[in-house]
Amino acid sequence: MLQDMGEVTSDQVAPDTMAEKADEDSIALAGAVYGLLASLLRRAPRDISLTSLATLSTLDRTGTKRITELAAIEGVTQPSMTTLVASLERQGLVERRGDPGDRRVSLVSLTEAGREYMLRRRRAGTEAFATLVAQLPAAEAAALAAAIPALDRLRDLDNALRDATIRARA
Amino acid sequence: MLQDMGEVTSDQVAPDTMAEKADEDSIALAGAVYGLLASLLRRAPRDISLTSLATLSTLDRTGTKRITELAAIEGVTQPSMTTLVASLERQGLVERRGDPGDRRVSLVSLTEAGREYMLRRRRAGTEAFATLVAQLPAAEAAALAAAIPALDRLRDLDNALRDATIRARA
DNA sequence: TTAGTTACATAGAGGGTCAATGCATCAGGG
DNA sequence: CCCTGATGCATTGACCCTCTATGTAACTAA
Repeated sequence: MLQDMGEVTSDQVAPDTMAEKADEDSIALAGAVYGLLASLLRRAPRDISLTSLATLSTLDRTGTKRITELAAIEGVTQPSMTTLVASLERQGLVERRGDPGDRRVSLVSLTEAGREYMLRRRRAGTEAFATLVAQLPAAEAAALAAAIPALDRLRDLDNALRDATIRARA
Repeated sequence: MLQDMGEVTSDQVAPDTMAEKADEDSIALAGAVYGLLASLLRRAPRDISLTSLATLSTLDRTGTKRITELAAIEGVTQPSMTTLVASLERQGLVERRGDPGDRRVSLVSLTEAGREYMLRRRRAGTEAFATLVAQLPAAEAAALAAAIPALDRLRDLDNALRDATIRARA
C-alpha cells in the first residue's frame, strides 16, 4: 500500500460529480492515515525492528511456529527470518527446538523473557497511546473508537491483498 | 510512540472499573493502528525510502527548505538528510542552490520531475487506498471518514511530542 | 582579528533486507 | 534398499538507510 500511496492531501483535486465525493473521502482518509503512520514511524523502535516486534507478537499470540511459517506471516524472505530469529535468540527472547518428526524443521517459541518483554512493551505502549488519545476532544475520541472495526478490517484487507500478491508471484 | 507500543490486543486485560473502560478503548485502538501500520508497512516502498517520500512531500507542500530544516522536520539527523538529499539529487527529483545571503546554506527544492513523481505517486496511492476502502461495509467506511479529524489531530499531537522530545535533548 | 557558533559534508560502523546458493533431510518410485 | 526431486533452513555477498563522530567553510560578535 504505502509504496503506492505517497502523501495524499485533500486539496489536490476538485471533485465535481457525485461519484467523486467518495473519492474525496478516500483521499482525505489516505492522507490522514498516511500522515499518522509516518508520524508514528518517525519515532519508531530503535532497540528492536518492527518486523522483530511483529514476530514476537505473532509467537505470543499463536505459540510455536517454524521459520518458514514466520517468514510468510511477517512478509519477509526466509533468509531474513533466519537472521532475525538468530538475533532474537541471542537476546534471549526466543528459543529454537528441533522438530522430532522432521529434523529439517526448527521450531521457534517465546522464552519467559520474551513474554515479559512483550508484556512490558504492551503496557508502556498502551499508556503512551492512551496519553495521546486522552488529549483528544471527547467527540474525536469517540469517533476514533467507533472506527476501530474499520481499521481492523482495513488491515485484514491489506493482508489479504499481500497474500494474493505473493501467491500470484509463485 | 511505536517504540513503546508493542502489539496491543484487547484480550490482554480484564477491566473492572469505569475508568478502565477508556483504557480498554485505547488498547484496542493502539492495537488497530499498530496492526494496520505493520500491514501497510510490509508492502512499503522499495524504490525510495519512507523518509525520502516524506521529504519530497514536505518540499512539495511548503517549497524550498534548507538541509538542517528538512532534517528536523523529518526527524532524522543532519548527516542523514545530507545523504538523502544527495541521493534525491542524483535521481533528479530535487535540486540544490546556494543561499546568496549565507554561503554555508544549501537550499533544496523540488524539480519538475520531482513534482511529477509526487503527482503520479499520489494518484496511484489514492487509487489503491480507495480500492481498499471501497471494500469496507458502508457503515465502517462512514465511521472511518468520521474519524479523519481525530486521525489528523493524533498525528499533530504525536508530532508535537516528538518536537518536545528533540528540544528536551538539546 | 580572534573565538565561538552554525551549516553542511565525510568517514566508519551497525542493522535490516534481499537474491543466490549450499547442505541436510524427507518422500516416493524403481 | 536406494536414487531423485522437493523441502526447510543456513550462509554468503551485496545494497540501502541510519547513526555518531568529526572535519571544513562561513558567519558573528567582542
